[in-house]
Amino acid sequence: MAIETYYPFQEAEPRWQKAWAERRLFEARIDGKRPKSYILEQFPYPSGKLHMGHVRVYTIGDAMARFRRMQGFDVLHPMGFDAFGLPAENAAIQRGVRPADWTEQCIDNMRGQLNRLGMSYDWEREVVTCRDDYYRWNQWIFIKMWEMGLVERRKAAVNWCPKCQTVLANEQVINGRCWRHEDTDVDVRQLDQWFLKITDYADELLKDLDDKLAAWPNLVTAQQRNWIGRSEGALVKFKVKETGEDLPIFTTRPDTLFGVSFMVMAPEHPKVAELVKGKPNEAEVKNFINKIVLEGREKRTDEAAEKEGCPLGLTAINPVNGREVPIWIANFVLMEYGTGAIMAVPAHDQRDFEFAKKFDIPIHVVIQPEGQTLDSSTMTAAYTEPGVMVNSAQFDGMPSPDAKKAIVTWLAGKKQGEPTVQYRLRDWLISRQRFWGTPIPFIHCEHCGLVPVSVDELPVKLPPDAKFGDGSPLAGVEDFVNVKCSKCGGKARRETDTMDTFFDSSWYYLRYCDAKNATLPFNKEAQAWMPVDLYVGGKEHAILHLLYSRFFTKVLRDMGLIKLDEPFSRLLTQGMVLSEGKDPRTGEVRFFKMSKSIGNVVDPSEIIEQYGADAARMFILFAAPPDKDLEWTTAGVEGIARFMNRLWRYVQNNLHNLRAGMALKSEVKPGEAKNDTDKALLRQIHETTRRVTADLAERQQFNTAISACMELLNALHSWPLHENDVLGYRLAATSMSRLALLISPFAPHLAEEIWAQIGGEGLVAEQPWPAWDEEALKVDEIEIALQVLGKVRGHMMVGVNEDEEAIKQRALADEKVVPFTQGKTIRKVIYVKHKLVNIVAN
RNA sequence: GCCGGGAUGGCGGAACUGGCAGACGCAAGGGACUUAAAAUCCCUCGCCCACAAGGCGUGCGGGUUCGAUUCCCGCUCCCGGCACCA
Repeated sequence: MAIETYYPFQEAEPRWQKAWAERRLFEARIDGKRPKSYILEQFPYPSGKLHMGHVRVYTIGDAMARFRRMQGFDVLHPMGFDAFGLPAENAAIQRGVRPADWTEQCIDNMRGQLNRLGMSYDWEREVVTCRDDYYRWNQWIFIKMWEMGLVERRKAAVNWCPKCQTVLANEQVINGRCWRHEDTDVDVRQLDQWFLKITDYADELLKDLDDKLAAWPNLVTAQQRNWIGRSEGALVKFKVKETGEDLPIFTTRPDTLFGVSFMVMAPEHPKVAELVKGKPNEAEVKNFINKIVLEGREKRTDEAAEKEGCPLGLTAINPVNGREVPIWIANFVLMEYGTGAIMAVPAHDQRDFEFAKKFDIPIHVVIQPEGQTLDSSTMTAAYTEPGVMVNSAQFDGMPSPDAKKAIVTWLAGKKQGEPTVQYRLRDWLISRQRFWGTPIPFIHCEHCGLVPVSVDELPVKLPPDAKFGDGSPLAGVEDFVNVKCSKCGGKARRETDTMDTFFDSSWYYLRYCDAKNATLPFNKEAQAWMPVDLYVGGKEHAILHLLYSRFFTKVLRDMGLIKLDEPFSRLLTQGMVLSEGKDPRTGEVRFFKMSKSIGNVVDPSEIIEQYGADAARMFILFAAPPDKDLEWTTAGVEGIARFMNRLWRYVQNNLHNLRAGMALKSEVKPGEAKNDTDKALLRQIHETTRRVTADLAERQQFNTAISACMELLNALHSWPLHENDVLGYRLAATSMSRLALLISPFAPHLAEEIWAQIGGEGLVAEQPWPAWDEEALKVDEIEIALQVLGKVRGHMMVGVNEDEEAIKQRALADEKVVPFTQGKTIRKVIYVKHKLVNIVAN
């Protein structure tokens, strides 16, 4: 008689959450006797409530943390909040609340939601970046970086977002627009700003991508490699004929030096104004510069943009052959890269070619392709491939790749050039003209200039209130701004910029290891826990957060705080959560990233209420592999809820037998199962254990792990549980207790509920992970496929130890096989052990 | 243009080292139970062929192999990143 009930998740889930919290099962301890595992997910910005994307990352991380804990690892699985940032400040402006109050309220709400999902965090180590017990260490690290020479305040052309009312880092500018405001072009402004010299670490950041981050997705390492943008080339000294001064250029093509026919400087190049000062064309040049600068960076760096140029009326001397060439300024040359000046070889560079054609500048061919002769008067595009050197004095006849090195060596001997490496990566602009961030711990003294705040005066606390409106909010807080110089005691002003919030998130993973340390940002415990063994987060941080964190780790290492080169040994970038929606423009119905404008947002709270936290977790893990986008469907969630109920119902309907079996406290051993159905079930129990373990440990492939559990339940359903049969009780109990343990990383509440019902001891969360027995996986006979010419024609049972020759003979005589071999010559018979026989006959 | 990733039934996906393509789930269809519905249970479910036997089938075209979703060569299309970086 079947009992129709539903798993009462509304009541059960909070009950188990309470049980875990009371037993403090998730508090991390490390003693060095057991292996450690640091499982971390990117901490959220406290926006107010969780979205499905959060549920996905945190479920993935939680499943892994629970699995490792049961496996006997010392697990660190912490959570915190990336709490500084503009949205809180904007909320403060719009609602007239303090950013701190608003943020803390959001945090409370989100912490509650995370707990409601059953996440196994060690909240004792919570890190909240907007509290002064955290951000004081930002300031401490910043001052140490200053002492190491890694902090610079300098005037530079910087990106300004008019909506954010602050400057941005290069990494925060996407296609010339603000990363937060896709519709807002950033301006370029000349401002005094604070930079971290990440470029000092460019080489190591690049090298370690290959050497130490093999377990990162290619997508991420490739993007970082691209962003760092290493180019090998040479610095070559050209000379200005009229003034005699040196004008160095950077080139990756020293093999084309004999083909230079002009030189180009960036319009902003500081030497330009000097060079044309008092010259008749001064006004003309200045007009041109103004025009280009006004165009803005986005337009200028568009490859399709028309080449614009203006001659300076000056001459450069090419050091390789003494040839005198005109100097131009042009829109396509950037001040920030190389030396801000280039040599131009129209025959072998497409940009130079277009420029030369437009302004009628000579073209000199110096590299000929194999078996072809280029003619400068008939060329329609630059030839940029390798070839044979011509018109290049003693280098003629040399293959151009060889000439690259030879020419640089020759120039170096004459002190006219040297090999060099350039990076695309720029220093990290970290100052922001906003309130809700870590105050930069410096003062500006009228006498002493820039003075760091002494480390024992930290933290420099944010004032509780500020005047929001035009300009930097902190600048209007007089108590904050007016200070005495700590060096000379004279009048001074506090720095009113705050730090980019990416500073906060660049080292939070270290703080978790030693979250309450009041004398240092972190100490020895960090050495024991680090590196993070699995870091789960979104691809959108491929460059930003993940590059900055790598940089910080190397800096903190060089500061002597930790022995560590890379913070995250393994990275899992989870896909987005999509749901069905209607394209507002085309009306097309398909899956989109959840967004308000499309109206396809699914609220996790509603799902938890309707189906429970476990169903949400299970569906999210089951619907797609973790690194792929996931299509959220109600039917899918119902499917998973159906599975959980089936499991639940099996327990209810067989409660008596399961309890009786559990009470005997002994799992069925391989030799004990006698009949075929029992043997098959026992075998599947162990096979499932093996599959789930491998899927979690090696591949983080939760979808297949869950489907293995489904298969085991299906098998259990069709297995006949005979009443009054002790082996039967025990086998049922073995199956069900295993199932409870195996699904517990995914559906921890249901697992506990089942475990308790069948009479399991203690909590599932503190049980050891089950092992599989190779003996139980063994079978007496296996079905193999019979192929003729690679096509399956039938099947046959073979004994595991059956003689190969006997199998082949039986296969050749098989009634399904014979029609396909009749009248043909048997060329070969291939046997793949325990898989197939393939007969080659024609 | 350069770099990275994809393409498997109506759908999400599986196939781990070159060895039976389509596990598991969703949707769909049929049936049982029910006064009825829901729930549950059973069956079918890649395509062609009325059935069967058979043939075809993992984006396309070649190749290697006894055997290819998997390896190699050449394409197409889609997604993501970078891009006048000298």
